Amino acid sequence: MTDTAKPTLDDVARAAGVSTATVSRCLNSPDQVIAPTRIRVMQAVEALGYTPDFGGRALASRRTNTVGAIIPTMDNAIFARGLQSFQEALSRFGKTLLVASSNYDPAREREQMEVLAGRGADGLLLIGSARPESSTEYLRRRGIPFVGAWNLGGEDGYFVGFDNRAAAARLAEMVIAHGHRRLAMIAGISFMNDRAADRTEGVRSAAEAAGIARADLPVVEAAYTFEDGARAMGELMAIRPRPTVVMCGNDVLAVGAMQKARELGLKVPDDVSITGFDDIDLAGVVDPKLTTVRVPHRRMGQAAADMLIKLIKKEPVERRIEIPTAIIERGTLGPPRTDGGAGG
Amino acid sequence: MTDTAKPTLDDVARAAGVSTATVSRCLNSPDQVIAPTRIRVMQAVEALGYTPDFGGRALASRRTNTVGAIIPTMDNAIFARGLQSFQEALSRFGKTLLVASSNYDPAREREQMEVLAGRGADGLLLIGSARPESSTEYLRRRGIPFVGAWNLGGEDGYFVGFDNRAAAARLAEMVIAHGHRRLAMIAGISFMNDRAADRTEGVRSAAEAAGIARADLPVVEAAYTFEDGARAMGELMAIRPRPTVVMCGNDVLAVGAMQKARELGLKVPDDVSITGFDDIDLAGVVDPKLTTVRVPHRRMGQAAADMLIKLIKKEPVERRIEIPTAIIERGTLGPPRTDGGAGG
DNA sequence: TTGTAGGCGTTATCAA
DNA sequence: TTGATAACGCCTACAA
Repeated sequence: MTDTAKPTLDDVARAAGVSTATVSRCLNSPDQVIAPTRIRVMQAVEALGYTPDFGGRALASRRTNTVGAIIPTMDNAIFARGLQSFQEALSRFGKTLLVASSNYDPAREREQMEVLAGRGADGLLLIGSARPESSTEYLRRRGIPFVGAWNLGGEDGYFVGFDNRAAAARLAEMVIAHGHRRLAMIAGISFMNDRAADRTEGVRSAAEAAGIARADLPVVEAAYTFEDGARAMGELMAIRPRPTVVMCGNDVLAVGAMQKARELGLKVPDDVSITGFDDIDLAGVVDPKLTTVRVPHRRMGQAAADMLIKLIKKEPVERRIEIPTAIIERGTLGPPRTDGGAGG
Repeated sequence: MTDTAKPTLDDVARAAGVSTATVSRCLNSPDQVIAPTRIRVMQAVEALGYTPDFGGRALASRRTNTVGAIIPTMDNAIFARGLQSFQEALSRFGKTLLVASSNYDPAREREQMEVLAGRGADGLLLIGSARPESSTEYLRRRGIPFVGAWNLGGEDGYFVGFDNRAAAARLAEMVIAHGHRRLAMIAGISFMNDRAADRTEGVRSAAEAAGIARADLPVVEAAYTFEDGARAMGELMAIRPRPTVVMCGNDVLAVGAMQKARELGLKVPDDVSITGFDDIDLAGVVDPKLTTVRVPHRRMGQAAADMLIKLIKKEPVERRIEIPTAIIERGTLGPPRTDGGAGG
């Protein structure tokens, strides 16, 4: 409750009886300042509750030690987990993370790019690779390096992720090996979301390879909530002959589907099998536990941080790092009913 | 791939053949600039890929239109939900949100306060009220207004939240009204977490009021994961005579407890009742659905934004806004077993 | 309506 | 080891 104004370097310098240069040095390279002076300065800093102004600092030093991340939504356990380790890795390098969200909207993503660029982000983490050329062009123009995560991208750019399509295909192959022929899918919204689109394509390709016509694989897109998953499940379960397995684009949709199945009086996996994708904690808590694809989020966040740091330092980097996924077999995938299902 | 350096106001001015002042005006108060000039300038902005530098801008204008939020963890659906609406409300006022996390560590929270203060946050959203005096003192010294959310705080300060203690007590009263006498609790970690502590106290006070000795109400603290909830449930279910109901500090712990109950072959609610707190989406998906306390996160985030904006504008504000909670009765709370339970 | 010029808080260069 | 002082990119009186 002393003086109310925000203290500046000048205030500290005056209080400590030194020049602003010395105060600055105390903060940035303390060993260049002799101990007694330094102690006096630090006491003044403490006493005044001084915190360096980021703007001034960035302006003068031309660096910010800041990296930004733009994720589709915070409302999603999956990105949260990956970001957490991304941030941890970053802070080991003394970098601060700024998080923004795009709401799955490319225009908003672009806005956030400008916000983060304006705030001096030295580099950016983006999710996936589906975005207008103009957005990436913008970053290149400003010389801001960026890495895409959660998938492996296309021709150019830097990526840390996994092959969503291949992983989904492998899971579908396993489903088919269980004897299923009447597959259905609850996909995430594929618009500007390469992860969702790739997973769907993976399932489709495996089905086609097994001689299942594309028209015989109903796909419903659903947003990222239990409710949407349940609603989609309702649609699919109305189809005759009923699908014997529903493959879901992510675990949240899968759990919503499980709930709907229960409501409909369908036993999982006896009456209908269900699979997920991501292996979030939730997958191990539902009953039966969810058969899904494990994505090592922490490892991905970590690797993304390493890659971005290297890009910022202009050190040599691999263009893409593939994180292996694994199919986790639990209880929701079984053989199809042999009675031919509920005929229509 | 033209020139690589980050364009400045000067570059734009030169490209458009005007002064920097005019460019600045185009960006900040376009109506002060005549149309032809403005168009020429905006084209130059576009062509160069110019984005104003936040540091320079903040320095010169002495405002940032930024507010910060420090939450315990991003790894928690509950804060994510509230933050989302906080952010939405903020952006309607043209403010940008900077999010930081403290990991439930007061020292780290303090660090983040300094980071956000340095970055020019005009105001701060904090969670709860349990923090060292020195932290709030720091903010006051810098003249940074802040509001606490998720609880109602103490003597002074501004808060948007609810009475965790009273809500937990009401739920406990309902539990007792169902006939339960052998209560147990899985509490969140109470260290520097007033929400967790208050909820525990609420249950305890209701139990005492019903003549249940404090010693007869076992409480196990557990961190915020399904696993921790399950582990705690294991401990509680080993007690003889076995508790007939386990009240949990949040829904995540409750779902972990449900899973453990299933593993132990205990039916919910026949063998043991379970209650949660928060009413996250998950609560409606488990089987049976979770009896819990609904907390209107979106409303809270919204109200917090309104309050903070007013504080920043130095408009008059109520010191605390209480958001009502509601008990949601679903399937996990039933009467206790009448056979006297599994005796020891 | 537009331009000129000073200053915001910090760092970094150069002397002392 | 320390101190002057000139940038850094932008905004905003004030002047034209």
